[in-house]
Amino acid sequence: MKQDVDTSDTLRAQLMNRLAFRLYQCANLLNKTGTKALESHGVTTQQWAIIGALVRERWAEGIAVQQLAALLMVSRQNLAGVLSRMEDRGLIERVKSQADSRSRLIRLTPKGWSRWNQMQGDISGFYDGAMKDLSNSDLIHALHYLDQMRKNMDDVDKAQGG
Amino acid sequence: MKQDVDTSDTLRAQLMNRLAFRLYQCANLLNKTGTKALESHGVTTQQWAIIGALVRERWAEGIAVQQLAALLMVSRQNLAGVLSRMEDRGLIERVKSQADSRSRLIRLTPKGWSRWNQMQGDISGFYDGAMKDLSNSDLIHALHYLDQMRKNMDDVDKAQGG
DNA sequence: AAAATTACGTCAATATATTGCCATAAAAAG
DNA sequence: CTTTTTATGGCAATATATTGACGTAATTTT
Repeated sequence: MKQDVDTSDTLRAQLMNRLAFRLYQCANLLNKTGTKALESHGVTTQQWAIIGALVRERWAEGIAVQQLAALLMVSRQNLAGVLSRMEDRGLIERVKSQADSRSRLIRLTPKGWSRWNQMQGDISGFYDGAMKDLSNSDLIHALHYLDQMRKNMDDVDKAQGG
Repeated sequence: MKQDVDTSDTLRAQLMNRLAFRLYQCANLLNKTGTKALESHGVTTQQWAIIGALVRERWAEGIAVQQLAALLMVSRQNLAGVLSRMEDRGLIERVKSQADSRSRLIRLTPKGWSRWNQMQGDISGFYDGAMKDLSNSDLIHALHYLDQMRKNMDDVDKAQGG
């Protein structure tokens, strides 16, 4: 019946609409509450994400700005500003790459490592609040859905010429 | 055993870390690809969210700025700037509330409605790309997890004095 | 009626995000 | 060796996000 088809189309459209809006709300809340949770460290959500990326063993030697921008899903020009502030504060440093001297690899300084360690308590506290009542299984499932959407939107980004 | 406890703690910590980072990545991608998808309409992701909220029958009479800020999970001062731009473009209007003349309710103009209708094609196209390979059941589950996190972070926000 | 609260608008400072453009230097390709 | 591409940095314009503070007007409380 026409009614059924109509209802089915409307259902999916409404679900997509609600999911996108929920993602939008969570994004705003993550930035607001995350930054506030780390207020005493003077570290914003973005800087938190950057430090968290640099901590990985994979990037112990440093990571190129372009690679970091691709990892965080932001633009290079935007990252430049944040990195400058973090460099001024002594959290990160730029090291000339051995392999490609055009690249100046971004690396965490000892001070950056120290700050990361000092942040762990507040980060854990924030996570416990933000992911309350979510079991490990829930976390894995949620992670899977966000992974899928990230991949999809990354494809959209590429198709848009990003 | 100590080893097992350690591993279990590390597992949950890593899951929370990855989920938060995935949310951060998706948020950046949503803003980037969403704004670009609606580029021809001159509407950003934020303006899209605002129009999408005003379209609901519930807010046909208009919605107070403070309520709208709470709904979008952003600050009132931030919203003021976006609303000014949208008012200048004639997409929204401010109407004095009958019930409380301190409130100037935000309402979609006919031009705003028209723009919303014109955007539907690009919105559908964006959704189809961003939520590809996600069944209606997947959407419902993803929605549920984001709902839980939104509620949790909203509680965190209130506890932080937001 | 007077005092306190609330809703809004506005200003300022700061951090983040986008795009586009230009300069410089190094690597890669011809 | 010359040309082209690539990696970075910097500048500008615009939109978004936070907080804090101030003023005005209207409602609510006392």
